[in-house]
Amino acid sequence: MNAPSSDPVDVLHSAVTAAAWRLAGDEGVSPALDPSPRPEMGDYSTNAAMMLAKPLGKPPREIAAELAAAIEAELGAALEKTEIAGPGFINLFLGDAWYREAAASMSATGAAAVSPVARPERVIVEFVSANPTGPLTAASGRHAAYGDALSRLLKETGHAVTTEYYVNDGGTQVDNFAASIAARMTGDEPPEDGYKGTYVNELAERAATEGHDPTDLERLARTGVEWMVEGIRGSLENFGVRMDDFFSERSLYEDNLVDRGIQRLRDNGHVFEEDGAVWLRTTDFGDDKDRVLVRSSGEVTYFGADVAYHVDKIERGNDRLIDVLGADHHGYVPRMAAAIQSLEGDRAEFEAQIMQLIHLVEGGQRTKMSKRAGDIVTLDELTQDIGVDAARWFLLARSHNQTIDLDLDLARSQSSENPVYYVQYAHARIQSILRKAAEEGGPGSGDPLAAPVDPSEKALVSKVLEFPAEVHEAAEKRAPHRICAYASEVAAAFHAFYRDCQVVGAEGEGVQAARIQLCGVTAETIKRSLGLLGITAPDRM
RNA sequence: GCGCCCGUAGCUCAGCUGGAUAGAGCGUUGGUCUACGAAACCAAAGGUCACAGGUUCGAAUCCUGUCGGGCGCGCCA
Repeated sequence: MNAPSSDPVDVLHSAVTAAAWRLAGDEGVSPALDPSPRPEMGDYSTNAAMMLAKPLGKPPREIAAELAAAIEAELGAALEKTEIAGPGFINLFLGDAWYREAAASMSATGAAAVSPVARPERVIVEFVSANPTGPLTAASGRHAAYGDALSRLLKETGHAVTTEYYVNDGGTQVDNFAASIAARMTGDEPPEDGYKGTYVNELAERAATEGHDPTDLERLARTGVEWMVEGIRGSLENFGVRMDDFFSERSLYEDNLVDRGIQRLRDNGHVFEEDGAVWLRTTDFGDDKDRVLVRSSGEVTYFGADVAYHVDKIERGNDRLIDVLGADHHGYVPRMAAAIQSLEGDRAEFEAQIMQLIHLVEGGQRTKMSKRAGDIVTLDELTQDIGVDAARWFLLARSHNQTIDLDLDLARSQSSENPVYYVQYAHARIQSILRKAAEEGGPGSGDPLAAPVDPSEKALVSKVLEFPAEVHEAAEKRAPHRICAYASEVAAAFHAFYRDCQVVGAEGEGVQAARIQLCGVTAETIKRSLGLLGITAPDRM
């Protein structure tokens, strides 16, 4: 929006902004330009006059009249007319040519190119990071889908992104895990608070056949975690999520990063010792209480190691650290935020995205998700059950900040009531039309720019034109679910267009060519939208 | 007790840095295949946006309080 842009909507928006600035003598205001809610309200609407009402000290509708004239002067022939409506909205009515040129411009530059943000950042997104002591659950799948889609969105808007899985391969849970495997190897029951899932039996069997010693818990822990991480990596890849790195907690110790990290906190003067433990004074930065980094026993806490990990992320040159965390870890956020604020010099923005819970619903009942009883639904089971595309769609379609019920019966159905197929169907339908158009000999005669425009073509063009703004908004708000909604809207606009407008064999000079072009940019927009969600856009279904 | 998240149509949820008549999917009712894919389209019904105050030209959206639900408050991870 700052740089000159060939995006047709940007051009309109810039014209409105320029007119507002000229009128107000102030470059501070940033009026909105939105598609009009209803066709009788024109094509685009701006609230600029209302925004200027206070600074200019005049009634909005009076300002709107002056502003409308300025906008008309700014835009010239592209604009058919303006109208002032309601409390002071200015509605812009565009001519057919504007729509044809907009579609042609998208077709030429690649549909709706997304311009990079003004200030690109190096961002590291850490997500899933589930303990490597068991398979990924459906809940982890929600984290994975979200973190992956968010990363894709950030990349799309010009940021340099790395994705990382923090592997908690040290500490008590892993000891516990090893003890559980060992118990199964010797035919005993796992410890009371141990791991009892059937996958532990399988690991035990494998360990036995490979000649592991059930009394060598350290080696068993290392091997068991290794196998689990391999399994997790496979589950994620099968789910379309490829992490840039799996970062081992244990490697922090091996590479001496824990001492270094804690030393860095110490240098900044917020570390103290009490009761034989080493503390970080997180209360200096808004936390409820101070936190232990090193226990009186000499063991580093989970928090201590995690701080060191985050310091390392910063030292690797990242500007922004995004942690995708479960709702049950939200209490952890203030202390990590405090730790990072306590750093002086080389720092980064820390940001936590909290995932709310997910319930799987089947036959109208919530399925049990008790980890203890071992009857969790794994990510592998979920993707096998409903397919990767449907799983990703259903896990992403709702705000990550909202607890959701995932209706397995609906997700499983390969029929019309399943929303993911609605969007994919639109794409396949377009490809079918384009195939047919190619078979029947190309675009036909006439200048597509001069072809008249049907109302449902207008609706489709303007929906497709929203793509860059939607992507930016979804990225900024960390809200991939907006792309699901947007993709559905594009599909709906296409289906309406299909109802009203014949493509192959359309009457009129340039009409067929124009519509083929529109089909092309629509298909590309759907494909790119789904691509941001990690969902395929099949040419045939 | 304190903190975070949430409360919008029968169900599942969008919309929340304030904007025009609050939307979608599913479900319900009725209609549409002799044009390029009916996995589609059209129409109807369905709402005290939890409740009560406040802020203002304007509040589902912002502020305060109340009620209801989820999660969290370790020298656990």
